Amino acid sequence: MNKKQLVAKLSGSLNLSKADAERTFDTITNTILDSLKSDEPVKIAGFGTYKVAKRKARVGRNPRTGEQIQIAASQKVKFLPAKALKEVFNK
Amino acid sequence: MNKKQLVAKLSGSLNLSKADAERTFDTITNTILDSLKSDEPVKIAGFGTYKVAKRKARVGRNPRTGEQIQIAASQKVKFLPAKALKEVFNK
DNA sequence: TTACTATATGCAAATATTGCATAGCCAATT
DNA sequence: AATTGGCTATGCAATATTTGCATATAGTAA
Repeated sequence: MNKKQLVAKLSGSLNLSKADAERTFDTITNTILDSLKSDEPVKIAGFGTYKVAKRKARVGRNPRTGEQIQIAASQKVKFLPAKALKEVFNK
Repeated sequence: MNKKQLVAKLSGSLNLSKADAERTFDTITNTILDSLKSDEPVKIAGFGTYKVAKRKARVGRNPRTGEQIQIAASQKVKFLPAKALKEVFNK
């Protein structure tokens, strides 16, 4: 399922125009990103938590050549599924 | 930021009642979960992809007693941040 | 008030990471 | 409606990181 299909589904379930459904969806993702940008985790009970994880610089390796490579420190968004969500999939 | 604050923000930005904002939000998460339940990844361009990852059974350990424990195979929801999203945090 | 979630612990095994090319799919623009 | 540009999956090797076990408590949310 891609964004387009999700928006279509939203539109149908909620009696919204597709434009409104898309705007709503974009607002949600942007709000989540804004919060994460200020290093503030977003906790959605019963669904999961989005947070920014800091990764330290380290030495990696180019698997093609075997050559060692210095990898810079970076940040990435992590999603931790809520407990309830895990149970759904491991019924 | 928690769900309540996110819903409040949505309500304000989109001229929706809080009840409508919450209903919309819940519909989105439920739609994502439904798709994942049928093992169908959800791809949101510019944000990320949700997918179900299968984890094999393995040997674990009770950290309190040190005793070895067999851990059953399980499934968990993974979120893979989109490329655009990583760049925001590693500007 | 009741329910959920984070934390902290030791440790083995699963999985992510990294560069890069190809192929395929999605999204947006015409 | 179709084409193009852009993002993403895949596979590879070796190492780094994460996972997840039990359980109680503390903190937060509904």
